[in-house]
Amino acid sequence: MIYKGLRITEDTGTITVRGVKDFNPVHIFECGQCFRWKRQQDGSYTGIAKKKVCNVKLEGESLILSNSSIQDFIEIWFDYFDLGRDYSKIKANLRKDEIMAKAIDFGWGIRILRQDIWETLISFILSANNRIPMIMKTVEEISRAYGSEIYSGETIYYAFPDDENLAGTTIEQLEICKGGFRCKYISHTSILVNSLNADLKLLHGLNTAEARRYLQNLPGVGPKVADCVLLYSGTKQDVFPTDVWVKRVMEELYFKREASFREIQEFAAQYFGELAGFAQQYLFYYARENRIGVR
DNA sequence: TTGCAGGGGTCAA
DNA sequence: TTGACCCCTGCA
Repeated sequence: MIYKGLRITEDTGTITVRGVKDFNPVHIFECGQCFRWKRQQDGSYTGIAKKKVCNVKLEGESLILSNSSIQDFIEIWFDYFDLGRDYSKIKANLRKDEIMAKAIDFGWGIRILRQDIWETLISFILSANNRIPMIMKTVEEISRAYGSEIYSGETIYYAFPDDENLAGTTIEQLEICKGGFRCKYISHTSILVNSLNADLKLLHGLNTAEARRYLQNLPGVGPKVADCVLLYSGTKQDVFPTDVWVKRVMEELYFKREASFREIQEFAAQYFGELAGFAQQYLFYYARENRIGVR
């Protein structure tokens, strides 16, 4: 069948989508936006999202999704992989200097996933002063301890728990997942979200500045985490999450000197505008993979 | 083998 | 503005 310009065929739990452009699983899953997709022996990625398990690989111009149906694709994965967005156009608009050109050529297949905002919130609270393998491990442990089981063949996977599941646990019960000092933030944030004192659905109705402030009222959420949550949940694209890697690449390649967080934010808003979030993702991936700015 | 520094930020003083 | 913070890894 044809769905929004993509030709889809299904064969015993595997679907093939032809005509997908600007899509590279390595770039998408290794660019720091998600924590539940794991590279397999054959180079494909298996992940848990939206209470489903899926395996993704690219063969030529065809996207192969295993353990999935056409219905899942239409209801879940089309949106999750942001396939309705024209990344070629975004890249053309962002290719305004040599630095961006290099970053885009390097991470040409990046797409910003439209992840569940609740899971993204908790995952990025965990990211504070932490490393990716550790964040992945803790998210996995939280899911194993408090999430629902998903059966796929012989294997049991665990969905990320809902807010009521985490709100019902104590800080001590969360600490078995090795989140360290971030567990108290997760516990308090879960209670606020579950009680609807912090309703994440309201974020869609707010402008970017308001949405940022709203999120920053939650324990464990500062400017960086708020921007990550907005960007990686597909809620806002005009944010520029600035962590040490983005700071390094901006200082080394654009400012040619030390620059403050505020300066970088203002420059990004002015220079990249509505596309700041996409620019950030290309720059971050480029900087991290090439260790730009590391002494 | 053991010990220590430091990491993709946030909070509190 | 600055130090502390859990846990783990890398490196003397």
